[in-house]
Amino acid sequence: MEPLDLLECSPPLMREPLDAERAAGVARVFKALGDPVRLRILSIVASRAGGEVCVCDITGAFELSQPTISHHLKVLKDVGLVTSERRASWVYYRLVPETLGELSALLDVPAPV
Amino acid sequence: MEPLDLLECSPPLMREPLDAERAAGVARVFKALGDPVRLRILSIVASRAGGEVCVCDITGAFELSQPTISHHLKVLKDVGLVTSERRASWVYYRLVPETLGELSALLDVPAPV
DNA sequence: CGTCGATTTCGATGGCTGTCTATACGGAGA
DNA sequence: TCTCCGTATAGACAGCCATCGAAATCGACG
Repeated sequence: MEPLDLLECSPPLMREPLDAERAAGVARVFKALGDPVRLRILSIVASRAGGEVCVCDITGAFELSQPTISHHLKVLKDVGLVTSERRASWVYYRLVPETLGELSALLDVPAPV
Repeated sequence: MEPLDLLECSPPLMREPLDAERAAGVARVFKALGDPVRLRILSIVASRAGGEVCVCDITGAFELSQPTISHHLKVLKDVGLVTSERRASWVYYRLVPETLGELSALLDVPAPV
């Protein structure tokens, strides 16, 4: 599943109606963010100083099974919000700030009028 | 359903891990945004000059039944992304820029480092 | 007061999603 | 090579969601 190139060249924000294709792409990312567990996972990754988080650090923060965490990480990865890298036995996840930045710009409302 | 007061006082952004309660509240809004039709509806409302859109204007832009559009509008309204006002026979929807602004701030990543 | 048009609500249905258990994979070390 | 540990995948199940048609509601207007 391609990591959502649809976001690549985002028109400033909600100044003009999204066409169906772009909307579908953006919706994929928002859908990924629409789960409390994934939001918390993302915030853990984003707030980590070094920028990297080991999976084992994430599973420890939840009372969910390890496969469930792995599933959520895959969802976040599929939409381009995080990347992963294996080193030794551990897999480290890292934020993709560009994707978040695109979303933030898309939602940014300049002024009430 | 309360229009998500959880967002009211948003800590800057993803600087510290979201607690479960806040994550649940924010996830509700993102889940609402995680549908292509709702995204397009929202962009139609947001991009409209006067700031107001009649339901009839929205239904015309989709090949969906009118009740379906109404359902999506209710979802957007329940999470505080839009408000509605009835005038005469028509109901007009209007953007709530504060909610979008909160989300935008939440996702905003200051700098890669 | 009755009708009409616009919108919402209701009930049902098919598909998607979050979660689990069990299993497989991949690297490290003995 | 064998085993252990960390992680990913597969399959299954329950609950939620998008959608629809039908019916109810709500204003306006005779």
